[in-house]
Amino acid sequence: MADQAAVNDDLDSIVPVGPPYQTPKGVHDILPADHEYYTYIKKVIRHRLRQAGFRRISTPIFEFTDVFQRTLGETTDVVSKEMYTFQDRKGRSLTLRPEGTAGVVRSYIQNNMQALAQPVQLYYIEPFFRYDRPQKGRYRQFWQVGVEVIGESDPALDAQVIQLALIVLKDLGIDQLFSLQLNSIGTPESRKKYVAALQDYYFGKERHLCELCQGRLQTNPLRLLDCKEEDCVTLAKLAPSFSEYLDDESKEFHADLKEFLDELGIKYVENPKLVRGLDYYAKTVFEFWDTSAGAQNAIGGGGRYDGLVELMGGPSTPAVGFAMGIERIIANMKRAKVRVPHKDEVHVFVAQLGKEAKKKCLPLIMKMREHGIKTIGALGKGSMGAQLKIADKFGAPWTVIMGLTEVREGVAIIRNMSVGTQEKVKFEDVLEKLITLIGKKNLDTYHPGELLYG
RNA sequence: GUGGUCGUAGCUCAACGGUGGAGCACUAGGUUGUGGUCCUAGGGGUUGUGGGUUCGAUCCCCAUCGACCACCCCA
Repeated sequence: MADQAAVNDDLDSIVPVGPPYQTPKGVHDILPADHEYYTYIKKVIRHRLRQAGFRRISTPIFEFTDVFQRTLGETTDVVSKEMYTFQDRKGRSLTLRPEGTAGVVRSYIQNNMQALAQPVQLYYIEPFFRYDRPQKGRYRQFWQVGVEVIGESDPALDAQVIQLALIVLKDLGIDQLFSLQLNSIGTPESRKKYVAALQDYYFGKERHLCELCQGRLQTNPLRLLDCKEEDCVTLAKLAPSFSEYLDDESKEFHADLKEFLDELGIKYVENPKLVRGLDYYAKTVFEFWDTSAGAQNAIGGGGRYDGLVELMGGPSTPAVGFAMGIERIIANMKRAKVRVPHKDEVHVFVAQLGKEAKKKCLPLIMKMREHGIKTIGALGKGSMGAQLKIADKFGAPWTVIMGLTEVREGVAIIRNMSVGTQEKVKFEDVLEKLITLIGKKNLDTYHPGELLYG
């Protein structure tokens, strides 16, 4: 007894505050109810991207830190404060991926995808990790769907990528909630010139800037332009405009893109202040903004990253892509009251009393499932009342009831749970009867046999 | 990373510094082969956690964990 107490004391000393175990800050379980959203969203994405000739890729959840560090930009928020970086047992620095593009580009180079037909069109549906203060729609582990088109430079590809994002949003019933924000940030060279001009302009005016912007002047001068502090706004109004520095090629590219978007009937908002948080973007950048209630929350975004493949050691290769946050998609579907089919709901509950009935029910249940009837059987003990109660909780629209009487008569009872009526059906007709009641199109059928051998 | 709001039963929420309650949910019975409706009864809580102030703390103070909001940023 004394030993037991000692053990408990030890346990007390190692258990952290709070309940014994709970998820760390900013991460959560995806429970069955939400998985119906994930499943449906994945289904839409797979279909739409397959139609467009995209193939799915998964890269590792962690990479060498370098994959992200230099490519996303040392001074970006993501790299400077949001990465989960750790050392493995041999002291190598690894990082949980905070975004998808860098890993895909690494894979493109490592697997010699430049040898494939270009452009290479890839998509992914994967979890990502950022150490940030959580909020609704902002978590430390989150899922993104992303697409990358690598190996060709043409504004028509940018237009297609944007269109794909919109089709997916439309299929999910939430395209109307967002506005497409569009901008061109030019080539790295023209941006460099512009940044220098901006810094020039702000030189000597630092003390008029808010504290935040004083830091931005060094790290990310483009952000100075959309600060909301009054003095910063005033200064930004007189600052040199990027259009003066935008190179001709980027200008032409952007004009073509807009023409293509018009042709596709895609509406966009030209937003000269749109800047993305990662350094690898060039020319086209875009985001989908939730504009309700003055919010500027993005559900997704992307752009062109022509220099990234080369930066990562591959041949000079143009590319464009986008990513959307699945948790944010789900939140918006709920906000818009968009329901997803409840594929998990069972069709039939099988209740039985007695061993003989159970013997008859087991093969019947198997046969029902083979035919696509989602079936749960009460195979344990329990009174008829208890079993029906369970059937009710599962929300099964039909219950098959078998007792000794039915076994003797060679019948089963099929009960309509919503109305409360029931009928006796010959045992060998039960399956057919249920299929009729449920409706062929509602069956959850699975057809093996697509495999090819040899 | 900065500022703020909040944390009470499984869920949604009450309770002036003075014995922690309600609705829903759950369990059992009314109903020995019939659920969901109805009636009756019942079980449930170290008030997130750890300290402090107080005769006494769900309430006041500090710390910590978590959720959310505004920044920031983006998914």
